[in-house]
Amino acid sequence: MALTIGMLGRATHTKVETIRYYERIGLLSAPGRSGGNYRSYGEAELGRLSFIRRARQLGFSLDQVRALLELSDDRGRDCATVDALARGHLAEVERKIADLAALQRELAAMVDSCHGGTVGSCRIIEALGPTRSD
Amino acid sequence: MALTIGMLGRATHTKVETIRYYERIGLLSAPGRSGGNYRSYGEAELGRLSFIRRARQLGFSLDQVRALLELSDDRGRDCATVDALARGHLAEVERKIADLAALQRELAAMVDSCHGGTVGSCRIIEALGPTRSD
DNA sequence: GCTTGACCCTGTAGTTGCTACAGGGTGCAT
DNA sequence: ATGCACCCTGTAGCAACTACAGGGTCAAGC
Repeated sequence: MALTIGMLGRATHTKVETIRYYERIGLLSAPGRSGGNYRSYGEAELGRLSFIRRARQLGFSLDQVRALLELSDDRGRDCATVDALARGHLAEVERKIADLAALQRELAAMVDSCHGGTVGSCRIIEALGPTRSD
Repeated sequence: MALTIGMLGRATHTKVETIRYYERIGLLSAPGRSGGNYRSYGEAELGRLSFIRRARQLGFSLDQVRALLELSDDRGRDCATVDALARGHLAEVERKIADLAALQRELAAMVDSCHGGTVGSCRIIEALGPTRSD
């Protein structure tokens, strides 16, 4: 069961360049080469890359993914660290949601206040300029 | 009323480097120089930079800000374009909120399922690995 | 008048997480 | 043998800044 980089990419919905990038930054280790210097992947790499992609989809940064991978390799260890990492990320996501919600309210109010007309009297432009003197 | 770049930065909560960056990419035009080749700003630049920072705070991209600035300079024009831009951005923000909310639900479920123990039996790690065979 | 320190200048490289070439080599089918 | 899909390396680009390095300027205090 040897995969080329293209096959691995298709299996994990990952661009070939992205896989090479992960290798370059040390998130994936360099795989074996076969025949004409092509990368050759197996089951293990498929699992690892799937893990990475799933974590990325959940919004973990590459550094967080790196930490999760390291932790997950040490199966005997207490999973409190993993839990803390996930909880931290969750808190971050919740903060972002709150920020965006505030933004959304402001934008909605801005858009609502526009009743057409010219830019000169546009409430949106007005809302952006704090002191449009003149 | 001439401002140095540092004063302008303090007045608009903008780092000096950021102001120079905005000038480099043409968002701010090059100001006059005074004395020993220092940039010298006036009321107009203060207003323009405030506008930019406010729009950025509201999550508009620099390209969107550039468009808004161009539109706001033409005060006789119909403000429908401004409205469309703001509405488009609002829709984008709302999409982001929905995405993050979905993420939040998944992360919360993941974190909830962790009841301590070792990494080997950690539900979080399990949730990330789709097919951790073996 | 000379030093100290805060400020200013230019130019370049780093950040995150990829993506997109350019300029080649390989493998398989026709 | 020739086309085509795929692979290789290396480098540069995206957003939107940020952070230096290596200098020049200016006002105050001694």
